[in-house]
Amino acid sequence: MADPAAQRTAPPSSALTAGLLTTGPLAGASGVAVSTLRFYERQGLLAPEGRSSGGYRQYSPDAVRRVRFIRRAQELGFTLREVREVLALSDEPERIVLDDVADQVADKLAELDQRIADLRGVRAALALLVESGPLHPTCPVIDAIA
Amino acid sequence: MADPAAQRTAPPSSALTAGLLTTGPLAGASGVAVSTLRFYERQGLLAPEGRSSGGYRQYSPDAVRRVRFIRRAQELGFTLREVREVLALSDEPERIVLDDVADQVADKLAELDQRIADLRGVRAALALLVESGPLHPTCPVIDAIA
DNA sequence: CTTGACCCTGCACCGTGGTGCAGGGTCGAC
DNA sequence: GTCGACCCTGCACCACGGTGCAGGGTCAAG
Repeated sequence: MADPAAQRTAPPSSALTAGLLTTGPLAGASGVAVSTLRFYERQGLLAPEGRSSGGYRQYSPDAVRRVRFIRRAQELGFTLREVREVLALSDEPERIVLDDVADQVADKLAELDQRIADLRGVRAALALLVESGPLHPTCPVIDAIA
Repeated sequence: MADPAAQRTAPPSSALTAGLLTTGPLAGASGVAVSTLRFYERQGLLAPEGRSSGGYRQYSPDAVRRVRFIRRAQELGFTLREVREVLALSDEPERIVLDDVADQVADKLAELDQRIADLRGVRAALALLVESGPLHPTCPVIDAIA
């Protein structure tokens, strides 16, 4: 699979020493495993700028922000599929059909409102449980969730 | 596997016609698939009251509430493992060691606060996006999540 | 030009939360 | 006693979000 006949005689300013990152450094800087970066690539979430002559992935430093964004969005409850869609839009802003997006965003907004309200309900029940102390006869948590 | 020698000569008020439910009706009433009920049983979330002489699962009508509770808790972001723990406590309230529970609940409370705050941040960004209309130069959603 | 750290591909595997199917038994109505 | 609807078990499979490994190639320092 390798190509040892590549321009190894070229300038020593190897692509690997430029401002670009290979998988290891990117993984370290963004807090994920190397295998996860490759997984994200397979999922269409993250692509290297290019490859070195030997096939090493080369990422721009911006990739660190991108990976962190992915993780953050996941923590907030978005699926990788959703993250991919958002990133695709941000990658090609000229293709955004704004009315479509606005509709989708409005839906997501309603969904978020619902989730926030639900969580607040649970939160209130938990708080009540803590404050009311031991041996509270019924379980407000169960009631709140149900 | 069956036991045809069971008390088939017993009263015709078959257990299946009593106030109990078999899988199908329970699934219908609680909005999940029969296979999901069996899955929940394997996971220790839901057990039938007993079995008919022919091996049919028999659930009390309360099981409907229990299954709905499971689904609701999942929607709110709890894992089945967490749901199982809560249900186990509510099933045997006498075994609750309240100080332990209070600690766990306090942790969960902090977690919920964080999630609520995060979601509100995203919500605000989305709202800004919708209000600011098309062609907003930068993407507040990306910024808010990142 | 060798060495050791790093990277490549492909494939198998994991936990979570289910879903579907084959092959067979049970139920009550008729 | 026979029928169709329903239920049983066990096992395989699915999507999601990764993780780990074998077998091999690349990199730059020395």
